[in-house]
Amino acid sequence: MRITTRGRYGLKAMVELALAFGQGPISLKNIAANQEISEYYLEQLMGSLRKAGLVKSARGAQGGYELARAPSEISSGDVLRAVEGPISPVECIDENGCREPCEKIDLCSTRLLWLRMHEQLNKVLDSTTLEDLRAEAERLAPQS
Amino acid sequence: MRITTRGRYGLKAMVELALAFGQGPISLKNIAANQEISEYYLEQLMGSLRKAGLVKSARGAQGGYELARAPSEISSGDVLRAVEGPISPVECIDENGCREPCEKIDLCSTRLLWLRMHEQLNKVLDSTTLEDLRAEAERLAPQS
DNA sequence: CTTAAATCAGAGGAAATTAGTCGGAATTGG
DNA sequence: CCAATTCCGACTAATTTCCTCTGATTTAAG
Repeated sequence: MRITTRGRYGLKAMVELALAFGQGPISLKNIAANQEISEYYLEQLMGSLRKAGLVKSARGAQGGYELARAPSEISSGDVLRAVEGPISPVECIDENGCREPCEKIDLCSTRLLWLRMHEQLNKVLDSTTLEDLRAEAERLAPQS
Repeated sequence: MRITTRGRYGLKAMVELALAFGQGPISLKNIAANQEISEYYLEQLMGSLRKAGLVKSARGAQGGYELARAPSEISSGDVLRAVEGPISPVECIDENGCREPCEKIDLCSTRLLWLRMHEQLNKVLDSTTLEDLRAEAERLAPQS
């Protein structure tokens, strides 16, 4: 029941971009160095984030990435889902309800628990925005 | 961010035992057949549940497993933690707070999110008991 | 125009985790 | 005794995760 490095690295990178929002693009190299993440690996993650429409990229010299919209308009759920796929405790419950229903779905009493977990989890993910995390970062390391 | 088969199978087995609570031990073979789980694999899981003090076992002929206490006194968190280990979105946050703090813990702004997830997740796990799931099972398949 | 700095795309591979199997020892009711 | 059952630990196969690499494309700056 763990978020993988994709989610952890992806979110850290996005907080980094949130801190620099409005100041033009930041290169992969910079983000990777700041967060001590493999540059090649982060490249993959940024690809997912771009395809999900969460970041804009600028190619070529002086290029890089920047948030596609304000930090307050991007939830941590948006980010995690983009890099990790649906955040759900079991396969048969995802954002769309039930993608591949188990055969005995009507007889699956444990489903009750999975639904509760899914609901609470996504409530947190959708209500915590990059702005919240950016503010937290500034609180922890003032005017850096 | 998924519960593995250990958690899914383990919980299903425990609901099975909850349905038969007070009627003497049930054999691994029976549980495995009912839930369509590998007998050998389930054997491992029952071992974890026994070591966690959630089930009592009886060896020899006519032996088997039964809940160590009433279904209302066993939470789904007890079960999942016994078979899956700590239920936490990231390694640095578990039941004991912070086992292996990341170096930059004071600068880890994403920790805010992980804490919120951890809190809500465990709130659900601790408040949903085997009695809740047993009742759900009866509701779905009356007097079977 | 050339060049260096970047992103983009996708293949591939090592390591870790998960899922499942198995053989044999120990225990116990009939 | 015997058959049914749990107990224990090792082992293997499959899957997933994590990361690396190569080459192509784009673009700002000199």
